[in-house]
Amino acid sequence: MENNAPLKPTDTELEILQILWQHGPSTVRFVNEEQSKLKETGYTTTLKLLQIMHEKNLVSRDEEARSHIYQAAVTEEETQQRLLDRFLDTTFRGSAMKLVMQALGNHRTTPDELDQIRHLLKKLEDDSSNAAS
Amino acid sequence: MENNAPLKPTDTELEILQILWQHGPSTVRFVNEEQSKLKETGYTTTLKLLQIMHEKNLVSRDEEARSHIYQAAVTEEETQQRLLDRFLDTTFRGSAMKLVMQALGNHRTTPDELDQIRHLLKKLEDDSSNAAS
DNA sequence: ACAATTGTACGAATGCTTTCGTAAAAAGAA
DNA sequence: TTCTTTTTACGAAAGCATTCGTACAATTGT
Repeated sequence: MENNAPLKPTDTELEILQILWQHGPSTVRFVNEEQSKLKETGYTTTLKLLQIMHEKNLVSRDEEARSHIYQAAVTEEETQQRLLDRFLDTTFRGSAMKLVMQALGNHRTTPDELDQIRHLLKKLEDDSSNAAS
Repeated sequence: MENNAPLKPTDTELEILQILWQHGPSTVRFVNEEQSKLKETGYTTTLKLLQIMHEKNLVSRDEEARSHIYQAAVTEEETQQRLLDRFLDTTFRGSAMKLVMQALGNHRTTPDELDQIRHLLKKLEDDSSNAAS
Protein backbone atom coordinates (compact mmCIF):
# COMPACT_ATOMS: atom_id res chain seq x y z
CA MET A 1 0.00 0.00 0.00
CA GLU A 2 1.29 3.38 -0.96
CA ASN A 3 1.19 5.90 1.80
CA ASN A 4 -1.32 8.49 0.70
CA ALA A 5 -1.08 10.99 3.54
CA PRO A 6 -2.75 14.37 2.93
CA LEU A 7 0.41 16.32 3.43
CA LYS A 8 1.05 19.99 3.88
CA PRO A 9 3.83 20.99 1.47
CA THR A 10 6.58 23.20 2.83
CA ASP A 11 7.26 26.61 1.30
CA THR A 12 9.92 25.31 -1.06
CA GLU A 13 7.85 22.31 -2.00
CA LEU A 14 4.98 24.59 -2.87
CA GLU A 15 7.33 26.67 -4.99
CA ILE A 16 8.22 23.57 -6.96
CA LEU A 17 4.62 22.42 -7.23
CA GLN A 18 3.76 25.82 -8.71
CA ILE A 19 6.38 25.27 -11.40
CA LEU A 20 5.02 21.81 -12.19
CA TRP A 21 1.44 23.05 -12.25
CA GLN A 22 2.36 25.87 -14.59
CA HIS A 23 4.56 23.92 -16.97
CA GLY A 24 3.44 20.33 -16.65
CA PRO A 25 5.80 17.31 -16.41
CA SER A 26 9.39 18.51 -16.26
CA THR A 27 12.96 17.37 -15.81
CA VAL A 28 14.99 18.30 -12.77
CA ARG A 29 17.03 20.63 -14.90
CA PHE A 30 14.01 22.52 -16.10
CA VAL A 31 12.57 22.86 -12.62
CA ASN A 32 15.93 24.04 -11.38
CA GLU A 33 16.17 26.68 -14.08
CA GLU A 34 12.72 27.99 -13.28
CA GLN A 35 13.47 27.98 -9.59
CA SER A 36 16.72 29.84 -10.18
CA LYS A 37 14.77 32.69 -11.73
CA LEU A 38 13.38 33.38 -8.27
CA LYS A 39 16.45 32.61 -6.19
CA GLU A 40 19.81 31.07 -6.92
CA THR A 41 19.37 27.34 -6.36
CA GLY A 42 21.90 24.53 -6.81
CA TYR A 43 21.00 21.69 -9.13
CA THR A 44 21.34 18.97 -6.53
CA THR A 45 19.23 21.02 -4.16
CA THR A 46 16.33 20.90 -6.58
CA LEU A 47 17.01 17.23 -7.26
CA LYS A 48 16.96 16.36 -3.58
CA LEU A 49 13.74 18.25 -3.04
CA LEU A 50 12.06 16.42 -5.89
CA GLN A 51 13.27 13.09 -4.52
CA ILE A 52 11.85 13.91 -1.12
CA MET A 53 8.60 15.07 -2.65
CA HIS A 54 8.47 11.80 -4.54
CA GLU A 55 8.81 9.86 -1.31
CA LYS A 56 5.97 11.91 0.14
CA ASN A 57 3.88 11.26 -2.95
CA LEU A 58 3.60 14.92 -3.75
CA VAL A 59 5.00 14.21 -7.21
CA SER A 60 5.25 11.14 -9.40
CA ARG A 61 8.07 10.41 -11.80
CA ASP A 62 8.67 8.66 -15.04
CA GLU A 63 12.01 6.86 -14.95
CA GLU A 64 11.93 5.58 -18.52
CA ALA A 65 14.46 8.05 -19.86
CA ARG A 66 17.71 8.75 -18.13
CA SER A 67 16.47 12.18 -17.16
CA HIS A 68 13.51 11.44 -14.98
CA ILE A 69 10.34 13.36 -15.65
CA TYR A 70 8.53 14.65 -12.60
CA GLN A 71 4.94 15.75 -12.39
CA ALA A 72 2.64 16.97 -9.64
CA ALA A 73 0.71 14.17 -7.97
CA VAL A 74 -1.69 16.56 -6.29
CA THR A 75 -3.85 19.10 -8.08
CA GLU A 76 -3.49 22.80 -7.61
CA GLU A 77 -7.12 23.11 -6.52
CA GLU A 78 -7.09 20.47 -3.83
CA THR A 79 -3.82 21.80 -2.48
CA GLN A 80 -5.11 25.35 -2.41
CA GLN A 81 -8.25 24.18 -0.66
CA ARG A 82 -6.31 22.26 1.94
CA LEU A 83 -3.97 25.16 2.61
CA LEU A 84 -6.83 27.64 2.63
CA ASP A 85 -8.72 25.63 5.25
CA ARG A 86 -5.67 25.53 7.41
CA PHE A 87 -4.84 29.18 6.92
CA LEU A 88 -8.38 30.24 7.65
CA ASP A 89 -8.27 28.28 10.85
CA THR A 90 -4.93 29.42 12.19
CA THR A 91 -4.92 33.01 11.03
CA PHE A 92 -8.56 34.06 10.87
CA ARG A 93 -9.95 31.70 13.48
CA GLY A 94 -12.24 30.18 10.91
CA SER A 95 -13.96 33.34 9.78
CA ALA A 96 -14.09 33.14 5.99
CA MET A 97 -15.87 36.47 6.06
CA LYS A 98 -13.03 38.34 7.68
CA LEU A 99 -10.55 36.83 5.30
CA VAL A 100 -12.62 37.73 2.26
CA MET A 101 -13.15 41.26 3.44
CA GLN A 102 -9.43 41.79 3.99
CA ALA A 103 -8.51 40.18 0.71
CA LEU A 104 -10.98 42.30 -1.25
CA GLY A 105 -10.20 45.46 0.64
CA ASN A 106 -6.47 45.42 0.23
CA HIS A 107 -5.79 44.04 -3.20
CA ARG A 108 -6.61 45.50 -6.57
CA THR A 109 -9.54 43.68 -8.03
CA THR A 110 -10.84 44.52 -11.50
CA PRO A 111 -14.51 45.42 -12.08
CA ASP A 112 -14.77 42.20 -14.04
CA GLU A 113 -13.61 40.16 -11.10
CA LEU A 114 -15.94 42.00 -8.76
CA ASP A 115 -18.70 40.98 -11.13
CA GLN A 116 -17.73 37.34 -10.93
CA ILE A 117 -17.90 37.52 -7.18
CA ARG A 118 -21.31 39.12 -7.40
CA HIS A 119 -22.51 36.18 -9.47
CA LEU A 120 -21.15 33.77 -6.92
CA LEU A 121 -22.93 35.66 -4.14
CA LYS A 122 -26.22 35.39 -5.98
CA LYS A 123 -25.68 31.70 -6.52
CA LEU A 124 -24.87 31.14 -2.85
CA GLU A 125 -28.02 33.00 -1.87
CA ASP A 126 -30.16 30.88 -4.17
CA ASP A 127 -28.62 27.70 -2.86
CA SER A 128 -29.32 28.66 0.71
CA SER A 129 -33.01 29.40 0.06
CA ASN A 130 -33.31 26.05 -1.71
CA ALA A 131 -31.65 24.31 1.20
CA ALA A 132 -34.69 25.05 3.36
CA SER A 133 -37.01 22.95 1.19
CA MET B 1 16.96 51.41 18.59
CA GLU B 2 14.64 48.48 19.00
CA ASN B 3 14.71 46.01 16.20
CA ASN B 4 11.36 46.26 14.51
CA ALA B 5 11.58 43.57 11.87
CA PRO B 6 8.34 42.67 10.12
CA LEU B 7 8.46 39.06 11.15
CA LYS B 8 6.42 36.08 10.11
CA PRO B 9 5.34 34.28 13.27
CA THR B 10 5.62 30.50 13.28
CA ASP B 11 2.56 28.31 13.79
CA THR B 12 3.06 28.01 17.52
CA GLU B 13 3.82 31.69 17.86
CA LEU B 14 0.60 32.50 16.07
CA GLU B 15 -1.25 30.19 18.42
CA ILE B 16 0.09 32.16 21.35
CA LEU B 17 -0.64 35.50 19.71
CA GLN B 18 -4.24 34.38 19.26
CA ILE B 19 -4.48 33.74 22.98
CA LEU B 20 -3.03 37.16 23.79
CA TRP B 21 -5.31 38.88 21.29
CA GLN B 22 -8.35 37.16 22.72
CA HIS B 23 -7.57 37.59 26.40
CA GLY B 24 -5.29 40.59 26.58
CA PRO B 25 -2.13 40.81 28.72
CA SER B 26 -1.51 37.48 30.42
CA THR B 27 0.91 35.57 32.61
CA VAL B 28 2.87 32.62 31.30
CA ARG B 29 0.70 30.35 33.40
CA PHE B 30 -2.49 31.62 31.88
CA VAL B 31 -1.16 31.32 28.34
CA ASN B 32 0.03 27.83 29.12
CA GLU B 33 -3.36 26.80 30.46
CA GLU B 34 -5.11 28.12 27.38
CA GLN B 35 -2.59 26.46 25.12
CA SER B 36 -3.02 23.18 26.98
CA LYS B 37 -6.70 23.18 26.08
CA LEU B 38 -5.64 22.64 22.49
CA LYS B 39 -2.68 20.33 23.03
CA GLU B 40 -0.75 19.19 26.08
CA THR B 41 2.05 21.73 26.53
CA GLY B 42 4.71 21.89 29.24
CA TYR B 43 4.96 25.08 31.27
CA THR B 44 8.57 25.80 30.38
CA THR B 45 7.76 25.21 26.74
CA THR B 46 5.28 28.06 26.80
CA LEU B 47 7.71 30.17 28.81
CA LYS B 48 10.53 29.62 26.33
CA LEU B 49 8.29 30.48 23.43
CA LEU B 50 7.21 33.72 25.05
CA GLN B 51 10.84 34.60 25.78
CA ILE B 52 11.78 34.02 22.16
CA MET B 53 8.79 36.03 20.97
CA HIS B 54 9.92 38.80 23.28
CA GLU B 55 13.36 38.82 21.69
CA LYS B 56 11.71 39.03 18.29
CA ASN B 57 9.52 41.87 19.50
CA LEU B 58 6.36 39.96 18.81
CA VAL B 59 5.30 40.50 22.41
CA SER B 60 6.23 42.98 25.10
CA ARG B 61 6.35 42.21 28.79
CA ASP B 62 5.84 43.93 32.08
CA GLU B 63 8.45 42.72 34.56
CA GLU B 64 7.17 44.70 37.53
CA ALA B 65 5.58 41.80 39.30
CA ARG B 66 7.38 38.52 39.77
CA SER B 67 5.08 36.87 37.26
CA HIS B 68 5.79 38.74 34.09
CA ILE B 69 2.83 39.92 32.10
CA TYR B 70 3.06 39.42 28.37
CA GLN B 71 1.07 41.17 25.71
CA ALA B 72 0.99 41.15 21.95
CA ALA B 73 3.24 43.78 20.39
CA VAL B 74 1.66 43.40 16.98
CA THR B 75 -2.01 43.83 16.23
CA GLU B 76 -4.19 41.04 14.97
CA GLU B 77 -5.13 43.04 11.88
CA GLU B 78 -1.63 43.91 10.72
CA THR B 79 -0.51 40.34 11.31
CA GLN B 80 -3.44 38.92 9.40
CA GLN B 81 -2.75 41.33 6.57
CA ARG B 82 0.91 40.41 6.42
CA LEU B 83 0.18 36.70 6.46
CA LEU B 84 -2.61 37.08 3.95
CA ASP B 85 -0.32 38.88 1.51
CA ARG B 86 2.21 36.15 1.81
CA PHE B 87 -0.35 33.36 1.55
CA LEU B 88 -1.97 34.93 -1.47
CA ASP B 89 1.40 35.12 -3.12
CA THR B 90 2.67 31.62 -2.42
CA THR B 91 -0.55 29.67 -2.67
CA PHE B 92 -2.75 31.59 -5.10
CA ARG B 93 -0.03 33.30 -7.13
CA GLY B 94 -1.40 36.66 -6.17
CA SER B 95 -4.96 36.18 -7.35
CA ALA B 96 -7.16 37.58 -4.59
CA MET B 97 -10.13 36.65 -6.72
CA LYS B 98 -9.37 32.96 -6.79
CA LEU B 99 -8.84 32.93 -3.07
CA VAL B 100 -12.08 34.74 -2.37
CA MET B 101 -14.04 32.45 -4.66
CA GLN B 102 -12.67 29.36 -2.97
CA ALA B 103 -13.19 30.76 0.49
CA LEU B 104 -16.79 31.72 -0.21
CA GLY B 105 -17.57 28.57 -2.10
CA ASN B 106 -16.38 26.10 0.48
CA HIS B 107 -17.25 27.58 3.82
CA ARG B 108 -20.64 28.25 5.35
CA THR B 109 -21.37 31.92 5.20
CA THR B 110 -24.55 33.33 6.67
CA PRO B 111 -26.91 35.52 4.58
CA ASP B 112 -25.96 38.36 6.86
CA GLU B 113 -22.31 37.99 6.06
CA LEU B 114 -23.04 37.71 2.35
CA ASP B 115 -24.80 41.01 2.72
CA GLN B 116 -21.77 42.63 4.30
CA ILE B 117 -19.68 41.48 1.39
CA ARG B 118 -22.23 42.90 -1.02
CA HIS B 119 -21.88 46.25 0.68
CA LEU B 120 -18.13 46.08 0.39
CA LEU B 121 -18.43 45.27 -3.30
CA LYS B 122 -20.61 48.28 -3.88
CA LYS B 123 -18.15 50.45 -2.00
CA LEU B 124 -15.25 49.13 -4.04
CA GLU B 125 -17.14 49.82 -7.24
CA ASP B 126 -17.89 53.40 -6.18
CA ASP B 127 -14.30 53.98 -5.22
CA SER B 128 -13.03 52.79 -8.58
CA SER B 129 -15.34 55.09 -10.53
CA ASN B 130 -14.26 58.01 -8.35
CA ALA B 131 -10.62 57.15 -8.91
CA ALA B 132 -10.99 58.23 -12.54
CA SER B 133 -11.80 61.83 -11.60
C1' DA C 1 13.04 29.78 60.13
C1' DC C 2 12.40 26.25 56.80
C1' DA C 3 10.13 23.48 53.40
C1' DA C 4 7.27 23.49 49.47
C1' DT C 5 5.64 25.95 45.61
C1' DT C 6 5.88 29.02 41.76
C1' DG C 7 8.45 31.56 38.83
C1' DT C 8 12.51 32.84 35.37
C1' DA C 9 16.59 31.68 32.74
C1' DC C 10 19.17 28.91 29.98
C1' DG C 11 21.27 25.20 27.53
C1' DA C 12 20.76 21.15 25.17
C1' DA C 13 18.23 17.44 22.65
C1' DT C 14 15.12 16.44 18.95
C1' DG C 15 13.16 16.78 14.65
C1' DC C 16 12.39 18.80 10.27
C1' DT C 17 13.71 21.60 6.06
C1' DT C 18 17.09 23.02 3.04
C1' DT C 19 21.60 23.03 1.06
C1' DC C 20 25.58 21.02 -0.67
C1' DG C 21 29.65 17.85 -1.49
C1' DT C 22 30.88 13.64 -3.48
C1' DA C 23 30.53 9.22 -5.75
C1' DA C 24 29.12 6.47 -9.38
C1' DA C 25 26.40 5.43 -13.58
C1' DA C 26 24.98 6.76 -18.27
C1' DA C 27 25.50 9.36 -22.44
C1' DG C 28 27.88 12.06 -25.73
C1' DA C 29 32.15 14.02 -28.08
C1' DA C 30 36.66 13.64 -29.94
C1' DT D 1 38.28 3.96 -26.82
C1' DT D 2 38.94 7.73 -23.69
C1' DC D 3 37.68 12.17 -21.85
C1' DT D 4 33.97 15.24 -20.60
C1' DT D 5 29.34 16.23 -19.39
C1' DT D 6 24.96 15.10 -17.42
C1' DT D 7 22.47 12.73 -14.34
C1' DT D 8 20.97 10.08 -10.10
C1' DA D 9 21.74 8.77 -5.32
C1' DC D 10 23.09 9.52 -0.88
C1' DG D 11 24.92 11.29 3.34
C1' DA D 12 25.95 14.94 6.05
C1' DA D 13 26.03 19.79 7.48
C1' DA D 14 23.57 23.95 8.70
C1' DG D 15 19.65 26.36 10.24
C1' DC D 16 15.48 26.82 12.65
C1' DA D 17 11.35 25.58 15.70
C1' DT D 18 9.97 23.13 19.53
C1' DT D 19 10.39 20.60 23.75
C1' DC D 20 12.27 19.65 28.00
C1' DG D 21 15.54 19.14 32.04
C1' DT D 22 17.76 21.62 35.46
C1' DA D 23 19.39 25.41 38.24
C1' DC D 24 18.30 28.96 40.97
C1' DA D 25 15.56 33.04 42.78
C1' DA D 26 11.33 34.76 44.96
C1' DT D 27 7.24 33.83 47.47
C1' DT D 28 4.10 31.42 50.36
C1' DG D 29 2.55 28.42 54.11
C1' DT D 30 3.42 26.10 58.45
